[in-house]
Formats: sequence, structure tokens, C-alpha cells
Amino acid sequence: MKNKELQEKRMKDYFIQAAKGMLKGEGLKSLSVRSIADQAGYSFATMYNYFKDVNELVFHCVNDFQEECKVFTTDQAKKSPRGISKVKTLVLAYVNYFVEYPGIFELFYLERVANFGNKQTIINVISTSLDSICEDEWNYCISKKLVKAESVDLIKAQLRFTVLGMLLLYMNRRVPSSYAEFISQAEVQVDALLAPLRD
Amino acid sequence: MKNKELQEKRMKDYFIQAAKGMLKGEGLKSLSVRSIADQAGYSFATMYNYFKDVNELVFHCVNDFQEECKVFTTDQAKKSPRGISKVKTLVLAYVNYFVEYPGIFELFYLERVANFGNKQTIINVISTSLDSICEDEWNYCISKKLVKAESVDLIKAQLRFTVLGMLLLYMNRRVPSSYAEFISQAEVQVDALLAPLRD
DNA sequence: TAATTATATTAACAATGTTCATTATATTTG
DNA sequence: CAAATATAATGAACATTGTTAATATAATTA
Repeated sequence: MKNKELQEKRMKDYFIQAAKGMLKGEGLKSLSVRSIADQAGYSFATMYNYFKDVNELVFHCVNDFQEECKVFTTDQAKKSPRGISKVKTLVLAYVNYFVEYPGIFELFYLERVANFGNKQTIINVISTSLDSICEDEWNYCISKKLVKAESVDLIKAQLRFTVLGMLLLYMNRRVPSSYAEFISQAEVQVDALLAPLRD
Repeated sequence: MKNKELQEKRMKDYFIQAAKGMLKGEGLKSLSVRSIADQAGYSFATMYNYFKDVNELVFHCVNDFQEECKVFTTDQAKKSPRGISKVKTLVLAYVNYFVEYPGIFELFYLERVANFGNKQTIINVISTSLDSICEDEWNYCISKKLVKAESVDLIKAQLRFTVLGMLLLYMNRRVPSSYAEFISQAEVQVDALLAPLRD
């Protein structure tokens, strides 16, 4: 029965990998239970032997993407000098990740979530997504007394909501209308929030 | 041919009113081309004689709701003393409007928009939705020298994105998990942005 | 090998948006 | 008023969607 678990995990992974590929490529619109199964090399009905429904399948991708996003952002920020300016780089890299993969933005923030198993765990990953990416650097800032420990929670929340709001308007309503304007706006907004911390 | 236009406008309105009712009630999920037509008293096929597709119909509701939202917010803020504190009340009332009518939030910010006629006009209404509600009060603040004219654009944008981010996380991911927490958080965030203006 | 269990697949449903040919209804003309 | 014509409303039909139930196939066990 250890084999059974292993095989089941493998099967689930076939579907998850297929879904991940399509999410990164064509996005959520191209994603149907039949297309996922095709990509995985099984019938669409087989999916239901391993997942309660298509929501449960799709949301299993969240953890992988969050990890990938962390790699993406820390890589883009690795040359940045530590401290507040590295936080800024991380946040802007976070924005860029979702601009590059709109399907993942939809998955994280837009897709309606029906009730499924460990919903709360995944929602937690999503809602603390940006925070956990900046976590280490904020701790560094606190330890170097670049920022007061008691003000970090507020600024984290401010960054989280601002980034989300900007992304939502750009992704869903194409406002502003060009990527250049959008990135410029993002810089202004992040700077406005981080400036008071730079003495 | 003036009659023709009038009649066509009336017909369109039957469908729009039906869609509006369902959006305010059950929300977007309950809204299908067949259910709208039922409510309007016509066959679903009749709708296609007046609208290119269901998207065009649904997005015609935006203007009406924006107007309704303006009435709602100014009413909730009418007892508030003029100035920055009235801006705060307006913004929090804006938040409450969408919490009360989640279907309208979906319509404004979440619903995928296919290409249709005067798309740009409607997107403009949406993206300046909060700004236009606070416009008068900001002008008052500038005229009374409560805030520098050149800093208003930044603070408007900050409020816009913050409000949107908070709403998105609360509406779509139920974070925070209770309305009380959410409103408390909203107050904190709005205060954090408006505090520097209060001398 | 035979019987049993587990797994994969096909068939079928209900609901969706959309198109089109066909009715029903006005409107105009003789 | 009657007949011809334009206009508007509709039902049938299609392709897709997610999902379930019944069936076929593979694996395991006795």
C-alpha cells in the first residue's frame, strides 16, 4: 500500500503537470477538463478518479507556482543591494512574474474557488504570497534597524494591496494601456510606500 | 426612423434592466442569456437582435451602476464634515457598496471583457470609478488648501489601488475571513494614506 | 487459471453561448 | 380593405462545458 500511494501521487502529478503547462502557456481560458486529460494522456473521466473536480486539480498548481515565483523574484533581485531597495526590486519582480504569466495571476486571484479539501491552506499561500517572498529581506531590514519592527506589518499590507490593485486593473482592464506606463506607475507607487523608510 | 431608435432603445432596456436585477441579486453566476431573456419576457434568441453578444449586454449595465454607486456613497457621506475626513467616508462607502453587491464588483473588475463596440468608454468609467466619486471633495480640499494640488493625483491612485486590492482579496479569497476584520483593515489602510495630509 | 478488485474509458446529461432558418407580426402599397 | 413586403421574435440545432453512471479493461489474489 506504499506502492498505491506512490502510484496515485504519480497519476495526480500527470494531470497537475499538464494543467501547469497550459496555465503558463495559453492561460485559464484554454484549460478544460478534456484538454488537461488529453495533455496528460488519459481520458477526461480518469481525472475524476483522482480529483474531486476540476477546481481541486487546478488549485493544486498553486504551491508549485508560488515556489517558482519565489525563485523568479529572488533571481531578479540577487544583484540588488540588500535593504529597502532589495524589497523594492522583489516587489517589482513579483509584478513582472504575473505580467509574464497572466494565467497564473488568474489562478491566484481571479478564479472562482469552489469548496474543496484543503482550501484554507491554498488560500493562505495565495494571500501571503508577496509577504513570504519579501519575508527574509524585511527581517534583514529590521535587524539592521533600517525599519522599525512594528511598522513592517503595515507596509507589507500596503504593498500587498497596492500591487494587487495595479495588477487587477492592468490585467483585466488594460489600464494603463501600455506595459511601459504600467511599470512606470508601479515604480511610482512602490516608491511612494517605501520612501518614508529611507532616511 | 426616430420611432425606430426609440423602440430599439426600449427593447435594449428591457434586457438591461433584467440583467441589472439579477446582477444585484444573485450575481454573475446566475446570469445566463436564457435567464436574462426570461426575466425580460422574451426568447433568448431575441437578445441577439439587439446585442452583439451577452458581453455587450452585460457591460451596458456599468454606467447605471456607477451612477447608483455615486448616489450610494454621497448619501452615506452626506453627514460627514467636508475635507479629508469626507474623502475617507466616501472611500469606505465605496468599499461597502461592492461588499453589498458582489455581482457588481465582478462586473466592474473581474469579468473577462470580450471585444465590443464602445469598450473603451466603459473601461474608462470603471477605471476612474472611485476617482470620479471623490472628485468634488478633492477639489474642495485643494480650494481650501487642505492638500497640495500636485499631490492629489498620487493619493488618488494610492486609494484606488489599495481599495481594489483589498476588495479583490476579500471578495475572491475571503481574506480576512470576517467582515468586521475587513472593514477594520480598510480603515487602517485608508487612514495610513490620508494621515500625512492631516496637519 | 479463475474470481475478485481496482482502474480507465465510453456514453450520456444538463447547461452554456451562439447561429440560422422559419414563423409570426407589423407596415406599406395597390 | 386586401395583398405584398419588410421587420421582429422564436425554436431547433450545434459545439463546448463540467460531471456522473455504466461498462470495459487491467491487476491482484485465491
